[in-house]
Amino acid sequence: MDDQTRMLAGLGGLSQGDVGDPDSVRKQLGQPQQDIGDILQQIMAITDESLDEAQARKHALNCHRMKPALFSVLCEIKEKTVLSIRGIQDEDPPDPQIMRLDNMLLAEGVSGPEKGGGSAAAAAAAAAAGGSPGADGGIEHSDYRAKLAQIRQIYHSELEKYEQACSEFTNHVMNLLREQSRTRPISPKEIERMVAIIHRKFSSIQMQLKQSTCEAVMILRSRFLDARRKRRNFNKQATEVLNEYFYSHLSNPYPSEEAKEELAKKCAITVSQVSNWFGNKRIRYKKNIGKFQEEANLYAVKTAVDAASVSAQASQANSPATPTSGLSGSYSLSHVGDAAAAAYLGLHPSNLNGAGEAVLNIAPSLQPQVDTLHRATHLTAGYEELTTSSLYVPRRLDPSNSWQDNTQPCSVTSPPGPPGSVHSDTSN
DNA sequence: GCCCATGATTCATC
DNA sequence: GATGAATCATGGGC
Repeated sequence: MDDQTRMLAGLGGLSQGDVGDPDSVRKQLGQPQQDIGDILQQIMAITDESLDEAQARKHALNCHRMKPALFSVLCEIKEKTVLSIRGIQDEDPPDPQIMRLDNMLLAEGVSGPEKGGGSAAAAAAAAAAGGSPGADGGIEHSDYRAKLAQIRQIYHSELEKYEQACSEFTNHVMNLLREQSRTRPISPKEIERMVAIIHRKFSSIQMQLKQSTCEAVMILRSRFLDARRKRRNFNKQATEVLNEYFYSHLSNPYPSEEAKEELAKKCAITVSQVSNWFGNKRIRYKKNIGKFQEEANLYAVKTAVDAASVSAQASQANSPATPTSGLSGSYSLSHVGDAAAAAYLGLHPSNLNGAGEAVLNIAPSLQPQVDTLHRATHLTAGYEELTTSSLYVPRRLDPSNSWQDNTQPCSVTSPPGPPGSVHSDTSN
């Protein structure tokens, strides 16, 4: 027996418009068979109506004596349909995209147990950004962590909202289906399936949330990682300080750790930046000494003038020159570098002839300064010290182009360290 | 937009 | 780990 025939037999025929009216149904029960399509349409029309509107009709239908028969037939049909649909839609494999997003959020410390606001990722970013654990690195680190924590918070708050909405909607639909199951055949399995569909829908929304969170983290990371490539020129004063040190220790431009720290402090940069600067400077100076000649002379003159000034003051006070620690005019006589004296004399390691005699090579632009220096230093006892003592012991780049020297790195202001101490200045 | 200066990074070497 | 050398990437002058 086919389904339509069975339903027809079960219902005994219900005319259009009578399904909701028991009297009409009763009247028409004995009538010839009706068009089954019309009957089904009626039933479907009821389910399409709002709950309130259809309440009376549903009640009538539920009370109909033939209802159980109709219901069982519908259930049978439904079961067949559901089985075929289930075969198609169920058992979705886990979405690889979601898995990727989940893994990433977990790795970044956004999802999963809190790792100090994603400290691992933050540390990685900070390490990449800093190089040294200087103040800048610290700031970037905390900044990164704060922003990551913010992302994490937003993510969890949104996730919670979605879950809540999902739960509410699921409950609502389940209640609705249970209610409707009194009128039309809805099996618990079907309800389960509907719940699964809802969950799938919400999980796709969740995926969007995860995606945008990942994007936010990526943007944050790239911003902090790119920061290491950001270059800001040091300010003029910082460059001057570094250059002064470099040219006043030209024979051995390897500042000690202490010197680096002091330079860093004075230039308001990190020790790493000081190291970078000296690394670059040494290389570039060596590569093109000629180009840096004028700059070397300028800084040497400056240093020498400062030194002479200090010396003059010391002489006038009839007391020994006292090293000071300022930056301009700060170097003690012991640090009036070789380059200073050399520059005053127009000396550069490359300007010494074979006999070690000075070959004057003062840039014309520097002549007035040198003249001034000359006059000034002649008035002082320091000049004699500066020009006649062994203050300037020319060092030169050896044939292998390295700073061949028996000297050791200098400190910025401190007197020469004990012999053999690494990074102490004995060049002067 | 090109070019140069320069701070930062990477990699090899010691 | 410090350094040299090469290289990258950006800022700034033109």
